[in-house]
Amino acid sequence: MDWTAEAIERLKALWAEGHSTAEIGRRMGISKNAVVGKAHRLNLPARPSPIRRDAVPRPAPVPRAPRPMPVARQLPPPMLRAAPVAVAPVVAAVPAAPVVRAFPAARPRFGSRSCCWPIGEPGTSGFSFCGGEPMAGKPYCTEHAALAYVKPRDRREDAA
DNA sequence: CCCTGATTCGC
DNA sequence: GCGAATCAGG
Repeated sequence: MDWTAEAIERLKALWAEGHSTAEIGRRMGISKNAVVGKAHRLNLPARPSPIRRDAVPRPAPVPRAPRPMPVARQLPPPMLRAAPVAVAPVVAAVPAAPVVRAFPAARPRFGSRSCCWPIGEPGTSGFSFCGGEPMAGKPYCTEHAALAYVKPRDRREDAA
């Protein structure tokens, strides 16, 4: 794949529109791996991934309490040994339809780590990303995060 | 099995 | 840098 500026532009646009990597690949005539690979390298905002490879520390050794003898009084309360259920703070991130385009939208530069809320019509020359300072741990600035993180609904076919 | 996206690693 | 292979969850 020859990643011309145009190709990258298209990738960003389709990515911002919320298409799946496979769909983007189909539209661009490349594999989804190429898409996700490039997107990754471009530091495009990661989509809610179905998997998590990190922070999967084995469910605690749960050291069998070496209960020596069936002496009831010596056994510790079961709840003290129960493996705690790790509750992941999962936030269903659903990019809302970017029909709003009335903000100032300072767009210094897209790339490193800046607000990736799409500004303008994807594919057109004026299209860009907000570029504002993102909230901690989020791909959007405070204003756009408010728009982006909405009720978990159908996230397909919702782009303008 | 289908889908999804992320990471790895030889090229 | 690239992306197929692989992984991993739904």
